[in-house]
Amino acid sequence: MTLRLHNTLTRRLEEFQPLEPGKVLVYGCGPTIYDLPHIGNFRSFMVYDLLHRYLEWVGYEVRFITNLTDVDDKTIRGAVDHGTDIREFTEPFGEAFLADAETLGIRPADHYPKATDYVEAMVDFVRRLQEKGLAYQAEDGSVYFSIGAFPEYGKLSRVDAGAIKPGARVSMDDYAKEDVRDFALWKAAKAEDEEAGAAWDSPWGRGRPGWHLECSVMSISELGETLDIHLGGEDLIFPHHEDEIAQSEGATGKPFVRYWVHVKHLLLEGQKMSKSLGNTVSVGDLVSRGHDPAAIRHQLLSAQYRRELNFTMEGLEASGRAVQRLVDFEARLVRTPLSSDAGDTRIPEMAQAALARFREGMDDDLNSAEAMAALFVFVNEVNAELDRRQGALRREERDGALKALEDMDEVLGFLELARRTRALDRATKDWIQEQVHQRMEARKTRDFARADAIRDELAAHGVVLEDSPQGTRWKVVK
RNA sequence: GGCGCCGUAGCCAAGUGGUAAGGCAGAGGUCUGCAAAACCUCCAUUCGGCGGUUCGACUCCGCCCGGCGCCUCCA
Repeated sequence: MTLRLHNTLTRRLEEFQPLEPGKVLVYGCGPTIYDLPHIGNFRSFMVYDLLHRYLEWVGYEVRFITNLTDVDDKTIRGAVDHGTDIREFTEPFGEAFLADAETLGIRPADHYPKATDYVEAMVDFVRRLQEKGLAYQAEDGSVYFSIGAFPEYGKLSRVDAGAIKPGARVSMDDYAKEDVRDFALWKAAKAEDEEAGAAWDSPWGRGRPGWHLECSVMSISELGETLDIHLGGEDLIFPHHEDEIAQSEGATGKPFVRYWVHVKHLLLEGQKMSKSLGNTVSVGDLVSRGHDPAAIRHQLLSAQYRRELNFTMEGLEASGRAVQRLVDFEARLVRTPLSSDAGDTRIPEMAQAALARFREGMDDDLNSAEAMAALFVFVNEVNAELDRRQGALRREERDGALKALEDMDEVLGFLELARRTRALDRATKDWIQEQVHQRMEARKTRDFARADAIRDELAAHGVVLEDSPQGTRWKVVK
């Protein structure tokens, strides 16, 4: 079985084969760091993470690059409004993005290039295009890409380039271009750009790079002229990625990207989330309201990435309980008594079947919903088996079950995150132990009122007790 | 107008030609001092509607209804 990915270029599911066997080059369009990233942005980045993890899981050596866009209209506007330059203005938003990614258990990319660090390479790139007759400087001082000179323009988005006409949707300041469809590679500096420190010297005078240019230049600089996979939100298909292809293939004469993967935008409480609607929610907002990052992760992966996903608070609660079920299951396995002469169980077959179904789901265009179903079926089956036996397990069987669980979680990342968010310091643990001990004493004397009061007190601190014949266990819930 | 997506139980969401995964919620039961966790049983004769193809369709085709995305430097 091999991974099949939906390639936007062909609009088909294709078997994934990297250019160089065993090695995968991935570039994911990152955030424009002019504001706090919201949960919608993180659906995309979560899918990047899912792909990143899965590629490594199946044994590829992966080089993963995600850029940070620090020069564009919005960062310049923000810098000017704050009386700073763009580097200073964007810094905290870049940090916030990385911090939120860390909170959600997203594996770091190998590198997070910033556009402003690649201006020189971008200038070279534009020069290269100009030499090939694919770019020209217009009267307004800006340099544009000549779409007419690139016949394949439109192959990704399937927009009929010839049909785009100036009008309501094409702004009137495009007059300087030879063709309305042409897009800016290099923008002549305006006063505002200089003020924000977003202007550089170039053969065409002071100016700044166009938005599309950075991704072509950074990905080619970091990964080479042909990438295996390029990721992005669905909104980037046109014009951003279409323009990247035109520039890159125009300059190199080689295929730019072999598999284009686009993530569908999520809905928030059934509505499109956007800054203009004012209904954005950040990871920080959710965490400060007490939501478990593992639950956020769960909900973001609860639907396959090309399907509609409606992110809701109700759904988040449900996800939190689903994650807790996994946490409880793992704890149950860990505390299962072991015995070398325990009989056989069906757990090894269950584990094998679960892993097979999990992999099938993931291979099918990263169907995380299906992969999660495989995991939960496994939990159901093993729990039932454990209940039936009511005894010890041989170590290999128990460890095999834990291994299967960990394997699946290496891709999904729920337990990994849940463990992190449930960790307690020594003093707190000691306090809990003491409370549990006090309650046990109370129960011995059948002072249930006192026992229940202690249990309620602990519950208020997120600690839940479970009485069993072997004594009282406690756990942290989020 | 151009390109494209979706409509499966109370909510979320798989399946995509052979008779409906999984999560959450709900009902009853086992266990428990009571709980919690776990398990057992139940919870869509049915997959937006109407036609068609087929031995057979949620799955393929057509039409209709409903919801949505991109076409604006929003992931």
